[in-house]
Amino acid sequence: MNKLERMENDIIVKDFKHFDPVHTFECGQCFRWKRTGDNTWFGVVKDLAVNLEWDGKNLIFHDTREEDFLRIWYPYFDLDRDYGEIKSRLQKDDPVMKEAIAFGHGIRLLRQEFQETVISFLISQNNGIPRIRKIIESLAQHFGEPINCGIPDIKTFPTCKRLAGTSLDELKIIRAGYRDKYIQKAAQQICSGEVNMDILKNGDITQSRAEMKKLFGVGDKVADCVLLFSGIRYDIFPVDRWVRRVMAELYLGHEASNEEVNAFAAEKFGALAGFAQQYLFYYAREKKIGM
DNA sequence: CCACAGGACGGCT
DNA sequence: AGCCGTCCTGTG
Repeated sequence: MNKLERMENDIIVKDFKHFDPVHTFECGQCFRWKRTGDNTWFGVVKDLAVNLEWDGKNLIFHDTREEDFLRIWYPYFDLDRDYGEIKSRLQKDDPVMKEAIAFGHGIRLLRQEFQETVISFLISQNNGIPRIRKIIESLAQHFGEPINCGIPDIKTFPTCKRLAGTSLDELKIIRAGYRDKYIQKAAQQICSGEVNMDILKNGDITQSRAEMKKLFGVGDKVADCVLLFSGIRYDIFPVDRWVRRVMAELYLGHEASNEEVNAFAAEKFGALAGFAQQYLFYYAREKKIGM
């Protein structure tokens, strides 16, 4: 575990390795972090909002109580995982991965709230990141609960209970388009307990995916993103256009189906497939590989 | 006007 | 099992 230090109302993670907010917040896993300055970021997680400061070495959580740090931020930032170990295993005998890791060395997989991740990635389909962020912000503004953090109009991500009781007509306001019926129905399904969390965690990948795909609007891609980005399982390799491109160009040497890419990743990266996917995805997108 | 964006559904073969 | 038209909205 990293060294923690308290400074007045702040909590500082000292000499924090394997982290860079640019990498972690812009690798496509989350949508609610906003850069507020050269070294500062603002984010909302569960019922908390925080101003973060990153000086290149230390991560400062401003105005944060220790109990909130332990309850929310410690798990969220995946602080008890040894990324050094993961990186060295992934890049052993793999020059491609070595370069991708050097490029996105500050990526960590955030452990995000399950319901929020489902709704967020339903919204993500057929959409670019700026619009996803806009819709999610609107969703929070209209249906979330206010957070008492000194800044006006900061809202929680709405619960599925709230969304389940929202009419399609009301949902139109967020301009999610045809996805609003997915949001409503999936929220209702989650509330009625249709998804067995034990299968998501402990089934094999196929069972786990099938369980996710009970939710209306969830296909392979969204299923995999939710499983990985809410910290349910890490042996999962979400495949989208970018990942297909980077795998074709850097590993396979030919265009491949999603199934082929998944099979290759499972064989090559195994239990660490999710981490591999994030390094490769970020590398591919920032370097515009295959474009 | 059209193509397409970090997909999925539903109906068809 | 695989293919394909369709779906909202915004941007180029």
